[in-house]
Amino acid sequence: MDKSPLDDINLKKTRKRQAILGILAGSKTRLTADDIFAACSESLSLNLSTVYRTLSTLAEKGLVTKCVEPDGKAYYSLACATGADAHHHHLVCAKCKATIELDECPIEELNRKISSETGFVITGHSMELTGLCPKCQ
Amino acid sequence: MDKSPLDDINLKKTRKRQAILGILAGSKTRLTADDIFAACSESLSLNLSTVYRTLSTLAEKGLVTKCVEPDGKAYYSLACATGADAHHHHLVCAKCKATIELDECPIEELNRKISSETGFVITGHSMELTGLCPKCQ
DNA sequence: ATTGTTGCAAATAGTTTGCATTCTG
DNA sequence: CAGAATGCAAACTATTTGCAACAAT
Repeated sequence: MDKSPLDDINLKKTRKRQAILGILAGSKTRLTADDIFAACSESLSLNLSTVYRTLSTLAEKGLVTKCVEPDGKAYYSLACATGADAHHHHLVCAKCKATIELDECPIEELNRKISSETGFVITGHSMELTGLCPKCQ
Repeated sequence: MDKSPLDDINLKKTRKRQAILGILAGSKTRLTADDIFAACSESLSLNLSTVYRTLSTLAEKGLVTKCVEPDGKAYYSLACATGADAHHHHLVCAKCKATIELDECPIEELNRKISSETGFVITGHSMELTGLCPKCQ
């Protein structure tokens, strides 16, 4: 049987669960529950509820990171995905919703400090700046 | 007639609009639409839709900052509220939801840089860290 | 066999919208 | 008076939940 992150966390290694992890692993960007539902529904039929339930289980185990954006949707990614693509902080215009992606991530360097102060294992973060773009000022 | 921030932004100075601004100004913490609805409904009757509509108008004008937290609710505060209390960044346990308030705000010092790079006037930001607390690891 | 996982349908929660009415400037 | 703001009810969207059927260990 293949090695899977599921082995470590006391969860049954179901095909659907592994499929969801696979989709997350294969994606360069963060995905919504609905994205995963869409990506998966062709091969194995996956219920949207299952996607939500699985994602929230995996998030509880620390395998997956959940970020809620101002659009009201939750975005998920593998918690171990520390690569550049895992980071998409945004600057959004409050008026026209124009969005700019930011390179900076000031949080990384804070992690060690906060982690030692609080005892938390930090698996993810979300950050967003709001403002008015040049046109809307 | 009293001076009000509403004068500057081409909005009618209605009693309800001013009441909402007053409630925000008087609050040490960020408020949800429902908080404002509750705080207001005794004196002047305010419809929840009006609260939402007003808040989103004010946010568009840059007077109010909106942050959506992982609980799925949007929190509003005056954009000019730069005091310490305007900042409540959180560290949340993905499993038991234990929450710690953080002092650090690494974003402040980025603002000038980002602002000059993008031309945005930055009125607010939201940030949240996720992890596993000592008990849940 | 036992317990965790899934599907389905219905419920929830927060937020948004259409339209008629009312108020501000 | 004209246009903007408000109330009300209904619609919407993302997410959650109860329960019965099912699969993994």
